[in-house]
Amino acid sequence: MSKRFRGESVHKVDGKGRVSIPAAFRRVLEEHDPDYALGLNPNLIIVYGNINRKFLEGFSIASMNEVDEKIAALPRGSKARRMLERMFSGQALHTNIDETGRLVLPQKIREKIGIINDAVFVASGDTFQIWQPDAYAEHEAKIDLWYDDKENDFDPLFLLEGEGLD
Amino acid sequence: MSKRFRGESVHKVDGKGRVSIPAAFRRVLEEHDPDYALGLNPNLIIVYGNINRKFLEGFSIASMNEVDEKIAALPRGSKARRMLERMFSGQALHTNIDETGRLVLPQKIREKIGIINDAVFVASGDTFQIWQPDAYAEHEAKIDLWYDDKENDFDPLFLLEGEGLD
DNA sequence: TTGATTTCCATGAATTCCCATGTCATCCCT
DNA sequence: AGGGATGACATGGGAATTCATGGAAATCAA
Repeated sequence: MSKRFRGESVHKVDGKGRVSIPAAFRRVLEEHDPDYALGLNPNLIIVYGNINRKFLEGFSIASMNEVDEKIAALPRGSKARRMLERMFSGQALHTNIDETGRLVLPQKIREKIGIINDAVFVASGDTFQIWQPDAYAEHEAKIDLWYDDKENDFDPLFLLEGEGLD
Repeated sequence: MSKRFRGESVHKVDGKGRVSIPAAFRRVLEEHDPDYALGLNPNLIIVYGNINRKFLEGFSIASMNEVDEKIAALPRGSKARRMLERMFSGQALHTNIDETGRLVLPQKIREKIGIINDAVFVASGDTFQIWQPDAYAEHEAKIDLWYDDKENDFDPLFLLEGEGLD
């Protein structure tokens, strides 16, 4: 498993929906785009999902290929497969970074998650998420709540043992 | 595996049955049409299928060739083969995109799925679907219902593990 | 010839492309 | 060590192009 996304940051979104994506994320996208070559712009897939989803999820080409393959391996017509195809085909957008390091979020997608002037980029393993700032704050608060239940010195790595969740 | 269809959008259908197909879909059709050359119009195949099917399915030339080959591999005269041949040969239409990026849906086909003024285009892996808007909304609602049972932050990728279905 | 299909032009809106600026952090020279 | 010079990064503005869509003219087929 090679380089993964790390960190979080906030960026301006202009009237045309253009938004810089964190430079560190660009490096990962470049590395994971088989078609990428120096001087070119890396491709990526934005999954916006159904109404319940309050953030966008960015996939490198390599990660999305993995997902596509796994979906293709599911029985044709099965419920799981239909659900996944809908989300990753229908509710997704193939796009790319431009030469100034920006991504364009079409109006419909911006509206869907309520983005106006700013967007928060958050790394999440081999994908990253894009949030409307307030929604992200809210989401973070919920996570903090969850930690509140734990002991003060709770070590999240404990979760790796397959324990501590419910 | 090269570029796949992604995304969904609504387009006007005029009295003559002309309808723009999403620009992103055009790129995929071009790439998957062996006869395509710059300045030409990509071909595609619309499968309208049997009476139960409430949407049209659009195939690139390459995808349809794959399907044809698989069908040809079935025993001649077998029931499966006859059914499939009927659907993909008889109940299908070979057509092409015009220079303004539009496709013409003959009246009979429009009537079959009830399309009047608008059509919804939905990507689905290496094919795409064309729906009458209300029928699509209904179909969507069913899927969303299923998600309602899940936790708020349910990640569909979980389905890839072969869990979470019933 | 009459309804239907295909071609050809037209236009507003959305999207892409190209160039410009301000801000940092880094590197280098003396 | 101080003072640019350099270069990547984030962001803005406007011009140029593509898209989606509408309508008229030209062709066809029965």
